[in-house]
Amino acid sequence: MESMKASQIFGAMSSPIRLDIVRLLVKYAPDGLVAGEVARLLNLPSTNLSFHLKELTASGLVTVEREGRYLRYRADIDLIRDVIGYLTAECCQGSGGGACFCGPSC
Amino acid sequence: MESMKASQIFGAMSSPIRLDIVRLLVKYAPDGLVAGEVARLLNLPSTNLSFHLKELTASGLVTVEREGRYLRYRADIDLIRDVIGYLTAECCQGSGGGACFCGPSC
DNA sequence: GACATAATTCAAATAATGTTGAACTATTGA
DNA sequence: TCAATAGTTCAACATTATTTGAATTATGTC
Repeated sequence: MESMKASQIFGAMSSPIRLDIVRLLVKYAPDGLVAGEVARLLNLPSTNLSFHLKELTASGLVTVEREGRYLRYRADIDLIRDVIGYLTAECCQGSGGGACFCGPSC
Repeated sequence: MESMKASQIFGAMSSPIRLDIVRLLVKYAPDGLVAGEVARLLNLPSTNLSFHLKELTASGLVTVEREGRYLRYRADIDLIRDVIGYLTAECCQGSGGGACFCGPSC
């Protein structure tokens, strides 16, 4: 994971709408949801949803697969784990094997 | 943690420069660094660093405290933990007590 | 093939973000 | 008080992101 990629992933979650989409797809992992279900559950216009789903798939945070006439979207759980690791790995200069993000505070 | 706040925090990390700053402050937690040290370590013009530090403090991800003529910046480790929790809490509809983000994959 | 449904792409308007140099404020020390 | 240092704020500009409705592509059904 490098800085550019990681910031793109965080950018993907920097709009409330996209963050809601990601959280919904995390919730429905590992099966995911088709676009129409996302639109209905979040009450979004399909054209705007499409725009945000494209942003999310471009970042890699979400994958897409055709299922007949539907498109199924899934959160990439491993990538989310990776980017969290990128953010927290060097905490307190790596002392205690990442203790800062396992203990109660830093 | 609500959607607006969480997306603001992710937005704070959506630029490569700001993500580098946050990672640096996570690395130097809990003491943090003064602005000049950040500027030197990341090789940034002070005026641009100021802009990004302001974004980061506005999101709450970073705190600031005056120390004589210096300003010391620190990463808010607890807030980072909170926002990660917000993202991952409902994974797989909460089955297995968040197992998806503790096991090898989802 | 014709039609309905699912979803995207396009274009245009609007809004938000990032960068830079110059000017400014706060603090320390002679 | 004066000069030096640390850091911010301002204004201008350039770039990028967001939203919307209309048009388009893809698939399944009759």
